Amino acid sequence: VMILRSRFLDARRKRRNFSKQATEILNEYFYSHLSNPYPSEEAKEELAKKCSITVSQVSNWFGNKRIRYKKNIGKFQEEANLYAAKTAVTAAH
Amino acid sequence: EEKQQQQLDPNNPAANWIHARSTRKKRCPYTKYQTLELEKEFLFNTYLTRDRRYEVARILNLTERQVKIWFQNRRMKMKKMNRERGSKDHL
DNA sequence: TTGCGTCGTAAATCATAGAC
DNA sequence: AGTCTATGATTTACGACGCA
Repeated sequence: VMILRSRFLDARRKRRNFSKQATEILNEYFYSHLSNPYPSEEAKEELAKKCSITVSQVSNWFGNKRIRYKKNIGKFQEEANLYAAKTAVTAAH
Repeated sequence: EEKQQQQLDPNNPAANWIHARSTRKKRCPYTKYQTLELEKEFLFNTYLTRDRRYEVARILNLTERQVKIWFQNRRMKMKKMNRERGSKDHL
């Protein structure tokens, strides 16, 4: 029990990068709502569920993404094109 | 440190979600001492009276506004911590 | 109309996981 | 193994809006 408890607490304390798949979902939302990348509370909850993270983590991610994107749009251009193409393809089906 | 304003209207990233409050005071991290004293005061009471706010501000060399906002932010932090404690405490 | 409350956020900064 | 940078989280500071 102590081992499980300590492992749980460690997992909570230590930051882990999100899974590739979670990042994928968040980026898809971000770039398909680039004109207004502010998900509603409901949208955040849905994203959180799909990504297996908390709503707070979704908020953090969007906060970081918005400011970092704005600070250097050029750096994210390739990524933006990638997700734009991807959503275009899925929309075509 | 130079704010390069992107010209990307052609590509239409439609980044009109630019706020950039120009008159905003730059964030200034508080010292260990200031934070510790604020935390002690918060432990005593999560809401400040006007007199306490004045005293705390004077002692820590912060403005009353900074102290007021620190307590507002601290209460939000407490709320968030409680929210996470509540939904995850099933050990 | 003053004034302090919450809520959501910007922006800077912190901490360190991970890439190299 | 050590240096960096990308990334998730936390810390200040407000604007918007509510209520007494």
